[in-house]
Amino acid sequence: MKLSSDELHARFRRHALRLTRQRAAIYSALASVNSHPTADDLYRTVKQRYPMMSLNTVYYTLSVLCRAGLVQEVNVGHDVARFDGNVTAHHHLICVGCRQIVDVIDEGLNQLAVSRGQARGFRILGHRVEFHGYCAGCQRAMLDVPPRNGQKH
Amino acid sequence: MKLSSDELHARFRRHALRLTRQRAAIYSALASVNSHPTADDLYRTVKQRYPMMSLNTVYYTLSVLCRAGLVQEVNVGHDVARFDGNVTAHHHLICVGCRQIVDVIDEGLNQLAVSRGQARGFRILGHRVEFHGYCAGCQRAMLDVPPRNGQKH
DNA sequence: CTTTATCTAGGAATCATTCCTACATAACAT
DNA sequence: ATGTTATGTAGGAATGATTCCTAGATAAAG
Repeated sequence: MKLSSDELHARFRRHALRLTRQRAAIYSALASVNSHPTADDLYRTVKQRYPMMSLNTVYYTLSVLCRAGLVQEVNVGHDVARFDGNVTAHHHLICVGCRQIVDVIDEGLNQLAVSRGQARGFRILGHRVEFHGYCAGCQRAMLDVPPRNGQKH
Repeated sequence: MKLSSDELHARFRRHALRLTRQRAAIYSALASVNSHPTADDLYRTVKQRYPMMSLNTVYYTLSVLCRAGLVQEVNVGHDVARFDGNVTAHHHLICVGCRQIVDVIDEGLNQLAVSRGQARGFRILGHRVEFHGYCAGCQRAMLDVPPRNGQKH
C-alpha cells in the first residue's frame, strides 16, 4: 500500500530519524511492496527516480531503519540479505526452488513460547517461523523438466 | 557424542557417499559437538590432525553432507554459515548478543503447520523456529557495562 | 591390481557488504 | 529567513566468506 507524506514524516519523527529524499525513497519503495527485496533490488528501483543514489546509501539506510525497527531483515539460507517493510507480527513461507518469500499471518504462530526448562536462562525477545517447501510455480516446473539430481536407475 | 567407525561407514554408505579421511574427520568433528560451528571453525579443528586439509574441502564436504541430509545449515542473520550435525527434529535459541545458538527440543514445535488458506499452493517440506533473545551471560554483561546506544536524556 | 569416477589442495576469482572521507544538507536555534 | 552543526550521502577502495578452476590423488568396483 502507498504511504502518505504525513505518515512518512510521523514515522521518522517517532524514531528520531532524519528524513532525507533518499530515505523517503528507500523506505517508501520497501513499505509499498510485499515482496522481500534485496538491497540491490531497492537500489535499482530507487535509482530510476534518483540516478545519483548510491548503493552504499541503501545499505546504510536499511541498517538505520532496521535498528529503529521500521524494517526487518529476513534471510533465505546464508545468501543475500532480504528486507521486509512489514514489521507487524508475521512469519514466512520460503520456496526452496525459486527462493521467493511469502508472508504467513497466523495468530497461533505468534503465541509460541519455549518451555522454561528449555530456555536455559535466555530472556526471549521474539521468534520467527520459516516454512520451507515448493511454491505452486516450482511444482509445475518440476513436472515439465525432470530434476537433475535423480537417483541412478 | 563420539561416533564409532562402523556407524560412520554405515551412514556414508547409506547415502552413497565416498568415505575419505577428510570427510570422516569433518563429519566426526561436527557430529560430536553440540555447538554450531562455522566452516572455518571446523577447518581449524580438523587441521590440527590433518595439516594438509584445505578450507575448500571443508566447504565442499559440508555442501555434499547437507545435500545428503547428514548435516544441516543454520543461520544467524545473513552472516557466516553455521552447521549442525544434529538432523533430528529440533529448533534453535539464538543469542543476539554473542550469537551463540542453543538447541531447543520441543515436540509441540515440531507439529506446526500452515493453514491451507495461508499456504498458497506451497508443498511444505519442513519448518524451523528461531527464538531470539539474550543468553544468561549476555544479560549479566549488560548489567556491568551499560549499552552504547542509549537514548538521549 | 587396474581402472575410473570422484575427491582434494591451493590459488585465483567473485561479489555482497563494509570502510573511508570529502562534500552536502536536514534540523534546530537565533 | 539564515547560519550552524551534527548527520547523511556518494563513490571508490577494502574486506572476507564462499565459489571456481585445475592438476594430481585416491576410494570403490571389477
